Amino acid sequence: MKKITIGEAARQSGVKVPTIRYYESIGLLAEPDRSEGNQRSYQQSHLHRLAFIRHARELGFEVDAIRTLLALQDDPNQSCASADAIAKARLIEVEQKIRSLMALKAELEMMVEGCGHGRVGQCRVIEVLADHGQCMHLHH
Amino acid sequence: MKKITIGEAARQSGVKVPTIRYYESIGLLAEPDRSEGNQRSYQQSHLHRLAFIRHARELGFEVDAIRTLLALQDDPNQSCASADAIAKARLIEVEQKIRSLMALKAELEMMVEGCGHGRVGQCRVIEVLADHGQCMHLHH
DNA sequence: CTACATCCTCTAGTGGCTAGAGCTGCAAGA
DNA sequence: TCTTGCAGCTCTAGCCACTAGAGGATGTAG
Repeated sequence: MKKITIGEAARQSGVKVPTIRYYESIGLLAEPDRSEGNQRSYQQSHLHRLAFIRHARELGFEVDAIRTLLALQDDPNQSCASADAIAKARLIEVEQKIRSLMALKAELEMMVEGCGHGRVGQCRVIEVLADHGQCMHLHH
Repeated sequence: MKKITIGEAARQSGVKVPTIRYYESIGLLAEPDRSEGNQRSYQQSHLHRLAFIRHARELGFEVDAIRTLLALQDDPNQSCASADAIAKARLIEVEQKIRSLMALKAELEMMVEGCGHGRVGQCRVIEVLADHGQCMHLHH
């Protein structure tokens, strides 16, 4: 079992070196053993953890949610109701965000299409920004 | 012309009092006159500015972009090419974000649907998080 | 043995606010 | 006129999830 340096862990997990140290500092990743020269030496389990964390972050889960999810993973006999609730909450967030971005997209498209590429005085982009009444009130 | 306090400006613009002061501190909103007692006293032009800024922030423009847009607004004879470019860049960002969130949504839905509401050991939510290979590779 | 990549800790910065402490100003009611 | 109490003021620090950089130690290949 050869030792895994932090750089190697970063390469294998896709999480950057300073980010790994950051995760350790906030208690998301367990402290690894150290070499004689005080360098971190990871084990396979750390790599699994890092993969889990990375995937969860990519899905937009907050660090606190990930902490809970990790705790759940460590105890397979627990009910998965909490995990389910966290994922559902995140799903609702994502759905809301999508709706809101679609509205933004529509508004931005109108601005861009309306731009006659002339002077700012007639520019629809500036105009719409200046006067909210001209936009569609879809969300804000 | 009665004086507009910062609180009144906040009420009329929908931008919170500390946020207005913050915008002043970063040079996004011009410093208003002060009363004898050193209190900010705004004019109509400040309210227009605030409305513009607020709308632009709601559309997700960054403060630096807004700075540029405001400068353009102040000079109606300039070409609106920059405004157009900023809006287009933002539109592309929004479109990418939407695509990415749709992929997340799909993945989250699979996780949530697969959850049998039993023990964590069989929970699809935890399982998928732990093993990225199980998800759809749509984006990350 | 030397060069050089990688590692270490520590502090500070990012963006766009938000919260709080501890003060002063001001208008309305008693 | 006095008091009450909200509103304003400045300044510092905190939020999230990192990221950047200084300044030094370690580890490895030639």
